Amino acid sequence: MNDFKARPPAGIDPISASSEGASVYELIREDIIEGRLKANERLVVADLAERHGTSTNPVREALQLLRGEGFVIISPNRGARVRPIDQDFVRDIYEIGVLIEPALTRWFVNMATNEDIEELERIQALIEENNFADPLKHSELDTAFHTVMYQRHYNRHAAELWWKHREVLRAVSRRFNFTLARRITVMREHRQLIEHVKAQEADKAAETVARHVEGSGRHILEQMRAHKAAEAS
Amino acid sequence: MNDFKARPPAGIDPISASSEGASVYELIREDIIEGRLKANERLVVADLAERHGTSTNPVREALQLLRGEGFVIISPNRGARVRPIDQDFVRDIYEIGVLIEPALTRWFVNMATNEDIEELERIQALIEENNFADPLKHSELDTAFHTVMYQRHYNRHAAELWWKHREVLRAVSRRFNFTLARRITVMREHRQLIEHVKAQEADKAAETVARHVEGSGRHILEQMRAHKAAEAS
DNA sequence: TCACGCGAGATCATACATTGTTTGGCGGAA
DNA sequence: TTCCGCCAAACAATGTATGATCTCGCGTGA
Repeated sequence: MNDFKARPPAGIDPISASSEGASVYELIREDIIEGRLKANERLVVADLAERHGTSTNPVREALQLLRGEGFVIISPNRGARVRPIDQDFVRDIYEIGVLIEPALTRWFVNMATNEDIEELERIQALIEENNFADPLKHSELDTAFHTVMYQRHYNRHAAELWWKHREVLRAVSRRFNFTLARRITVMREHRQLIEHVKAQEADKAAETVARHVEGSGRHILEQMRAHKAAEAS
Repeated sequence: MNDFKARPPAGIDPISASSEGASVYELIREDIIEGRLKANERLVVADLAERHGTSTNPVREALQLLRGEGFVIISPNRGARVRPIDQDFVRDIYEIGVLIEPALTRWFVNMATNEDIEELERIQALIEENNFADPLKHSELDTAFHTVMYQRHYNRHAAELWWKHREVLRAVSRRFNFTLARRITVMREHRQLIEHVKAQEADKAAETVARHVEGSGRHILEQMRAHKAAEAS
């Protein structure tokens, strides 16, 4: 019944330009984020067009859009390549999150209604119930948790930025498992956050979120590092 | 001889994806930012193609790119419209700057070389020499000043974000004049900033930058409000 | 090593098909 | 008469197809 499929905060473009449900854009984007298209892989327009059963025109437009979002690098007359979602990329993204999310949180604390808090508690209950058993589900719920806080923020730019970054991090972390230490920390920080919101302590909430995002980013980076090391051996 | 034409920090998208396409992209973008294309104005592909002497294909790609950057809104089957660069837009942007720039500055303070400081002082001297006589020149110099601080930051994402926002604010503020109060404040804050960098006081520098960006944003917003009020009468 | 030529593929132009949106007029109802 | 809903034509977005031209990377031969 409560389907917490992660969805972007309202007002954020669902980038569904084409009539087709799954546009070429979305397909390519998924392929990149999910890692099906490898880092620096060449994106040949004609190939993509054939693979997705379209002509070249929609593909080219999709690539431009992806460039605008930073998933693809296009060099003049040399075509498009998959932007590597490497450690630097992830670090850049989460560091920006550390700067932005506390501000969003601060606003939320001051604007939160009882319904908001109930919603947070409900989601948190589901998170605890799941207890990382289903990592995918955890990811969805965790995203929903933070979406509740940010979705109504007046700064749509900031919210949209958060969402885009979130999508990338979510996709990357999907490849890894949570360490025990991280699981405990996530739970504790979420509970702390709810307490701070209830107590209307914006500063503390902001500080907790900063720690939360920082920790999450570091965790993913560690995983990537470990994965890379394992791969190299 | 010292031409401080504002240029993006190294490694930031030179958006020169295609020979011809780049120009179409740039031209449309300029038209939007400079206000030659009005808010919500409809962007008809065929018209744009004709106006810029190209076919529709590059135009369509340019529009997708602009959509990715938030300058254009595309609704399915209804085409593209100019995204209004209104007060909300500007506020969103400068608020993000207030969050990000202090962090960039903090890093700069710790990494600054003597050459960097000399560069800052040189630019500041030019700013003082110009003393707002030529607003355009001031804008260029001011941008150069901050670029010195951010251009080598390891977080390319953050630097790029700053640059894109900067471009928008620069274009918007080009329509207005600096108030006397703002002129004095800008000078003082720049000088303060240099002092903090010299003294290696990262926190103070960050705080000054936060104030600087906040003030700059507010100033532009005030101007926009005044302009709008004058226009309405 | 270095110049040259070739081929893959990007970029652009053009023409056309299809589909969804807009608009202006027409006829009937109030 | 005036208002309203409906419809068709104009308009334009979107996608397809094809060909021309240009750039870049690579292999070959001097």
